Amino acid sequence: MVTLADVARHAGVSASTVSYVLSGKRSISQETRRRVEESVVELGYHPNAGARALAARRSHIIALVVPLRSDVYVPIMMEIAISVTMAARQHGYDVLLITNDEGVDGVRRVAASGLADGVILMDVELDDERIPALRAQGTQASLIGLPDNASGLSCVDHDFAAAGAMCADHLADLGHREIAFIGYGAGVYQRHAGYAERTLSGFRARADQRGLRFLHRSCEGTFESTAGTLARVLADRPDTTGFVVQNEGAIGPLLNLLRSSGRTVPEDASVVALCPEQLAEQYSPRLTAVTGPTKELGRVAVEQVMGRITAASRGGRPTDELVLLDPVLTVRESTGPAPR
Amino acid sequence: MVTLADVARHAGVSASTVSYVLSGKRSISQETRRRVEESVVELGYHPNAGARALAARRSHIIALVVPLRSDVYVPIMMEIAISVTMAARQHGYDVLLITNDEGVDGVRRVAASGLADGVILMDVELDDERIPALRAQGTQASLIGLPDNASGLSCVDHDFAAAGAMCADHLADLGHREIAFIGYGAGVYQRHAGYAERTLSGFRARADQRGLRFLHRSCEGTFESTAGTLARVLADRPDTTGFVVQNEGAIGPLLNLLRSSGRTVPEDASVVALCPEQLAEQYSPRLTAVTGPTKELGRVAVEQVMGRITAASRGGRPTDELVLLDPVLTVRESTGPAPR
DNA sequence: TTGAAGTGTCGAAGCGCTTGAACTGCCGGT
DNA sequence: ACCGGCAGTTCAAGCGCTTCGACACTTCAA
Repeated sequence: MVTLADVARHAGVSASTVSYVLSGKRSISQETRRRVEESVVELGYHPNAGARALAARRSHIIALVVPLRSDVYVPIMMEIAISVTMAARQHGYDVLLITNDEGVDGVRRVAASGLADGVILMDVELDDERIPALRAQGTQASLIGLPDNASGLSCVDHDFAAAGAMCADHLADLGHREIAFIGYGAGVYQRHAGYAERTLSGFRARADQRGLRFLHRSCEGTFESTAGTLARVLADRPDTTGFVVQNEGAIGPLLNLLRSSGRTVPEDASVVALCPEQLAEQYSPRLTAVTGPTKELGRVAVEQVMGRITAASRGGRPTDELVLLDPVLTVRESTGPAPR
Repeated sequence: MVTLADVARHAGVSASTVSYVLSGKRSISQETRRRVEESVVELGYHPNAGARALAARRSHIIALVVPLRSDVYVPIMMEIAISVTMAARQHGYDVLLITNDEGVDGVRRVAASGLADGVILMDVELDDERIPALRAQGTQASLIGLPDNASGLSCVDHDFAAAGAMCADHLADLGHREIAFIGYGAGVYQRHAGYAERTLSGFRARADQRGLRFLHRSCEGTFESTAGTLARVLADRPDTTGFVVQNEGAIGPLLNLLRSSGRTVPEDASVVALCPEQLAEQYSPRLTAVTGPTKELGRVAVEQVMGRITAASRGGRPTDELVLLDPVLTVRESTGPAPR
């Protein structure tokens, strides 16, 4: 193993000089810098992570806490995890994967041991027990999702309210007047999942504003449940021509059921999905959908923790940010003008 | 921050005694152990990861290298990542996520800096450039996948040959005589992807043995490509009644095309998929499928690195293991007796 | 009774790095 | 001629932990 001292000897300087060359924290002459850098390459030196962490009191690691199972579409979680990892590397950081089966202890352990300098929490609940733990330890963190009380923390999430509003606007623009909002299962609303509630209220507000009549129905996302939901919607409001779906599982069944009930999409009924692009593309017809920028979510979360870590290490008080990312409406084949 | 010394003082013993209580590496009296453990809890002591890594020359971290994009169905990757993380925790290890955009350097960096004690590589290619790098550094590693030359490494993978054979057997048992094997795109076979070749040769051998006639056709996994492939298969061999599909993208199209060509599944044609359970369940009819145990893949990989790490730290030469996991055939609704 | 072996604890020397303080020239200003 | 200041470098003291060797004491066989 090559150490700092080896490099110093090889370059004919002291260990601290090598350290300063590497960290850039003090001015070093051209000549010395060159010699040191050459030696580093020649010897294949890699600073020892443990020693560095111990001396500098910075591990250059952030922990990413991923949910074990969730309502979240799995490829999206993976995309976030990857964008977090790549963004972290830009800052010279690595990412430690923590699964949520450890619960609060995982976060505590990783922060208290100095294993991680900061934490990113995915799939945050409104009233998340990990949040007080983070606050108690003074751990720098960024949440992907929006809890009840975010003081002392930074958060980033999709702007679900805007997404809901976009759906309403799009259908209204196309002349639809009767809309059905097919949402998540009742349980999701009962536990006040933020994304579900915010989408719905954003949709509701805009729908009212645009004079739309609408029905919100929760749906478990199975074929049977979707069939039941759709039947009731059409019984209550036979003139419904617009559908907003926020439930990955219900999309496929809904399309099949509309078709088999003799309604052609988009001629007879328009469907807007709140789902990832990937999913929207894979149905036939391809779905008009409102989507949030997934990668951005990870990137922003990393910027937030990084900002907090450097602020804290400078003795400052990190500022709590709250970033809501604008969703994007992509018009595809599943929406069209309302039938007359 | 609470340190070892704080605990020692609080318990009225020396620092080394506390260390030995925690590591269990020397015998400690009941009484002392109790006092120390109490102090640990009372003070909320968490050993500092950096210091521990430095002194013990063990970071208690393994790196997991995930592919950025791949032929692998994403939720499966996530499932592996999670099972790796959980299995690692059982050994007191944490998992560092490395994306493959760093390429070989990522592996080198993480191992050379002592950040990770071992590495798990996912999505290994037959001739993977990261393998020589691992060997050169003497890094303990386990590969998920089977490279050309695995000497000095441990590997774990699904037994794709057995999976292929299972498909052949199942269809033969049901009386099918003409089979089409719908595989991955031509590119996958051209670069000799191990899983594709091994499945095919396992299938081929068993099909020959069972006296099946079969056609192997590569397919890009789009609707158009699947349509073309199927048309050609049916033109060449109109009597084909059994289909084996190893291509996530082709499954949906294939089912639709069979249906629209007037063939009912499973009455007129049987379909066996080589795909994750999750996928097999989501089609209608639900697919008879051959699946490998995903979680096991991660778990075994972890056991392998752990084994190697401890062997190496005892001065031994870690043994190279090669584990192939048995696939499982789950009969669902897409296969039935061959029509007469 | 004595020595050998075993048990439980401690002291101290690092592990490889960072960083504040101190040092050395050298320059320009007075 | 002298001093202050500055850029560039080095010294040395840790960071918090592990672990080797030593020590004190007990036990047990010869």
